[in-house]
Amino acid sequence: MAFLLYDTRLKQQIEFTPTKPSRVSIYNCGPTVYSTAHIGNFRSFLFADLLRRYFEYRGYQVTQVMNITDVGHLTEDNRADAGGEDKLQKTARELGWDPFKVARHFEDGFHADRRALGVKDAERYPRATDHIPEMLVQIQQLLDRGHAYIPENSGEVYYDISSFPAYGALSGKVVEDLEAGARVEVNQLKRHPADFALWKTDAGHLMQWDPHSDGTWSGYLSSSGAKERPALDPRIGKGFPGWHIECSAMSSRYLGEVFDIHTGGEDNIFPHHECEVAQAVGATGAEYARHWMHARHLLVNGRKMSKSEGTLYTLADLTERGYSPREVRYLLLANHYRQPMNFTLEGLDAARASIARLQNCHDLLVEGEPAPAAPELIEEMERVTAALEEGFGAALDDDLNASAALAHVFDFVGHVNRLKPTGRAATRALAALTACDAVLGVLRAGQSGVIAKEELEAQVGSAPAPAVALELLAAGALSVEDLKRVALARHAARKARDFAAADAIRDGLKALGVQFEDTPSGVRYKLP
RNA sequence: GGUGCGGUAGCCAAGUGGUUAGGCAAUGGUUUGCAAAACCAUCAUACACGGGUUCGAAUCCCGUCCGCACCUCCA
Repeated sequence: MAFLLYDTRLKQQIEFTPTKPSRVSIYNCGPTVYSTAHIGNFRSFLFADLLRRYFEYRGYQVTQVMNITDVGHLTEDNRADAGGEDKLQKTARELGWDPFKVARHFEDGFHADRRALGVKDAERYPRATDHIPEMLVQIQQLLDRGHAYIPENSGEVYYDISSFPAYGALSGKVVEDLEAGARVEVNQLKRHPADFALWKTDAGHLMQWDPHSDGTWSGYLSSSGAKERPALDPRIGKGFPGWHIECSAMSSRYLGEVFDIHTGGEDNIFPHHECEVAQAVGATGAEYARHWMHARHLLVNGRKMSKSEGTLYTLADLTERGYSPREVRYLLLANHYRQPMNFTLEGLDAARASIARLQNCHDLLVEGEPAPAAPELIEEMERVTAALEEGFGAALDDDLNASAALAHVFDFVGHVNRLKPTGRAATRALAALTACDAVLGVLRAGQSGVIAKEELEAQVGSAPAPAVALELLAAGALSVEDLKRVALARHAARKARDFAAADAIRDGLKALGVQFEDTPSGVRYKLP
């Protein structure tokens, strides 16, 4: 089954064919580490994670690179506009920190949140500040090939968009229209208002590199592995890279001049990705990213996220409200990445209930009776399981239709709950569900179990008194042994029809987040 | 102003010409000492509004209203 993806550039779904069989190379636009990432950022990163996991599900070997932007994000003209300083520098000033400290701090925070959300590790997370030489090399290539110019005595380098007729092809923008829309003061150094900076100078900037010093180039290896340092135009001054050059330089470095898929948020389409294409194709003549995929922004409470309305949630904001990262993951993942999604706290509540239904089905399969299933049950489960595998895969093949994929999973869950498979049928069903969760990443193992009725019956004579069980609960942390003693105490109380004591024990467990369910085969516990 | 995307039952959300998407919530029932989980049933002949095309429209066309995005830092 082929993967149909919506390509931003072609504005249509196309059938994906990898450059190399069974291998796929992906570049994701990553975070600018000047503040804590919010759920809007994470929608985009979860989309990238879904794409990665989908390819792995389909048996591809994935090479994924996500950049960490830690320098160079500023507005159009930082000298004319007081609010237009580098975002890193602005935070550094506000916190009284070194900008590199700011970058590492928020980069660490990004990775912590990302892991909490179950976003798998990419192969690389290159930082812009670690790749200044690569950027300078590409800037020099652009100068050599007539795509860039250095305004007299400026030390700066600008991209000459008139030299690249395809500029605008990705985003569908027309250069003449851009000029009319420009609101900011036109930088007099530029030949055309829409030309953009590759290298900037600013004496006030705290992060600067001298292109001609040995320090800047220490440790640099060219793509051929040589230590050679290319001849650089001496007019390029001490400064810092422009906003877009890092991505074209780093993607080429780690994925090659041509790679399969480039992703980002929809706001990246223009100007960021448009400029990347101009840079990469201008520098090498190669095609660059073969496909572009962009996630739509999310809304909160039906409106654009807003700091003043308190809807610019970070993951920490939500965990403080009692929501778990996997609930956030589920909600952000359960919508089609290319549809606008509306994020609400009510949605998180619904996500919690949905996950519980999936988790419960999963756990019941894990705990399933070993008794062999009847042939007709095996046959029926085989049919249902095959339908899941077929439907789930087909939904994802269709431009990562996660909502449709989930519908197939829930159909399957309904069948499993009705059929109650055991033995081989259960094993087969569990394997299929687990395979789906390799993509979804919302289930957990080992958080539930059954204390068998036989075991409780056998030891009921030596059961602790209810008060002893309550003491154990009051002490907090419970081992599995503790849990068994508590279950035994409650079992004895129930048997003696002392339901008040039994319920007190259950309430005490609930306070610790542990749930007890009485089933015909014994006590089922669910850990928090 | 230009360009693009979207508005689907109480909520979230698939579906792009003809057969119940799915989840959550709510209500009733089965089960349970009571719960929980699960199952059954109802809410649901829903598709922003007004026209049009068609044997047939949530789906195509025209218009209107609303939301979002890019054009300007943003995932």
